[in-house]
Amino acid sequence: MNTWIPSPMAAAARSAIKTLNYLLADSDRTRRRTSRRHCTVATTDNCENLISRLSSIAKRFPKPFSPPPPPPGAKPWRPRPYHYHALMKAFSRAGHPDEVLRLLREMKESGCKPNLLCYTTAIHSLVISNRPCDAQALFQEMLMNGVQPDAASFTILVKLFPFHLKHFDSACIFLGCMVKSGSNPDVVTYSTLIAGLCRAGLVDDAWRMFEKMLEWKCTPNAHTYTPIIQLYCSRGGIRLARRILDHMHDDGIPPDAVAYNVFVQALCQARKFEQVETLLRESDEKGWKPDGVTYNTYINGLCKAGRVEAAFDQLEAMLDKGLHPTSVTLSILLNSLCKESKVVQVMWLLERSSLLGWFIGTDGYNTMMSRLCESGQWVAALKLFADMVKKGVCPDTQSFNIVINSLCKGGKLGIAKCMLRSWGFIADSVTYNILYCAFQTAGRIDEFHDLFSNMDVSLDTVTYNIEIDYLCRKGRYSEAVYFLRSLEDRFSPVVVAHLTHGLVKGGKLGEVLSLFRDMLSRGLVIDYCIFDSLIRAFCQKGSCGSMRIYKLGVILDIMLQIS
DNA sequence: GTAGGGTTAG
Repeated sequence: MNTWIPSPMAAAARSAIKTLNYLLADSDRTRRRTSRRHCTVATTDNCENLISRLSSIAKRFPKPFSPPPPPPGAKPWRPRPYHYHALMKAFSRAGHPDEVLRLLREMKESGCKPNLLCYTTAIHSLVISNRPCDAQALFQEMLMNGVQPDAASFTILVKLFPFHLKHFDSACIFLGCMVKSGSNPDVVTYSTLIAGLCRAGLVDDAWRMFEKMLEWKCTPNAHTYTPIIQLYCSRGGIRLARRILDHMHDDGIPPDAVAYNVFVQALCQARKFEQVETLLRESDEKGWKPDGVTYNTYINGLCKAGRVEAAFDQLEAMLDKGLHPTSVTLSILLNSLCKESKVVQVMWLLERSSLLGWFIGTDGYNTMMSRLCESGQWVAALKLFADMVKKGVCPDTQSFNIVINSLCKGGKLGIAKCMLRSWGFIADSVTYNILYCAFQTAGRIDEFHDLFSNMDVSLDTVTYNIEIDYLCRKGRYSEAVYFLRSLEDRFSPVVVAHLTHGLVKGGKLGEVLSLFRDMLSRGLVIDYCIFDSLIRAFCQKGSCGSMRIYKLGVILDIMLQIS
């Protein structure tokens, strides 16, 4: 069997090996020091004897191999907290929070007390893996174990704001807790808080936090302003965003490429390409350097507006500036060409890719296969997959998912099952969701559960939405509500939005009201995406009768906390 | 031998 490792796994392995090398080198140094102290000089004769003895003893080693005991008097090597921390960081960066938690458990069991860094890294890995409840529990455990948090560990918790604490008041209470425990919030803490408030759409709260920051004599930087610019841009407030950029210059905090990239994205969405040109032309004067992301954003904007030729001009401009196109650039261009069915140009790009110094890799193939699959050309997508393997381009989990999706679309569930079991492929939540939908539609749920019974796949909000859709479609509304309440992150806005949409379609307004009242009584804010979803559901249902509109008004009043 | 923040495609 091939032991193919998908690229994210390979990155994780590389990262862990890098860290392991340090551990091995350290253990090597300890071994050399002890051997210098305890070993006598070996002659050729007794060397042969030793080798012969070792080989006979080795046969008796239990499997897996256990290291021999250290020479008498030598201190056994034990990993220190910073060794564990290095490994935990590697696993966290590779997106494996469970491995991080396993290491933390191992530390405690071996009597090595986790320090602040270890706890901080473990909490961070849970936060970035969207496990807010586990993160908060671990923070509590850290406090219980007498480990005092500092500004960095508090700041990590701030990322939970989009999940739980979407109030300015809560943010202030949080800052109060920090100060009380002896760690003053710094520019990173304030910037993260502002980003959280902006993500929740609370621009006024974000500005109030900004003022609070100034009151505390904390100087903002480009990180502080960027989420506010982003929020204005997402609401079409291009003028306001530009005023902030100008203000930053006046205030001696010149915007960097990231801040300008957010603005370029907004200009592209508004199709104000002349303004993007001016911005790029004046970049030297304004003291910023457009980077790969700037050009990718611009090229993407031009492609979406159907100006593929202009996009290729920008590709040349990018090369002129010494910026190397990345897999993202290629993905944008291929995506656009596939959408426009410009097969000749796709071939042109494929043929010249090596001349441009590009390698059409997994991302490029994935983009093309996705487009083909979306446009119903699933056989062509499968052919492309075969071509990819033939050319020695290593498929990743996404490639397999596209192929499995193509097979499902073509009704080939049996072959899709074989793909799942082949090539050492490791399924992820996307694979699970694709097959769950397909088997659900085919009425073969039991077969699906058998298929995944031995696989460890972490489910995501898409999976929950599929389950909720299924229950609502079958008219099992109470079960759908019960399912939501059984989830760890039970009031995730995206899932609540999905359920309320299903409930409105089914006329179950009482259930919607009860859910909102419960959320509000827990101090949660009803996210704008729930508003969007509800309004869409009422519109789709054609609820224009006066009684229904009245009920909608009641629901909106509760959501806005008017009544 | 050390943790924390803002951007682009699909």
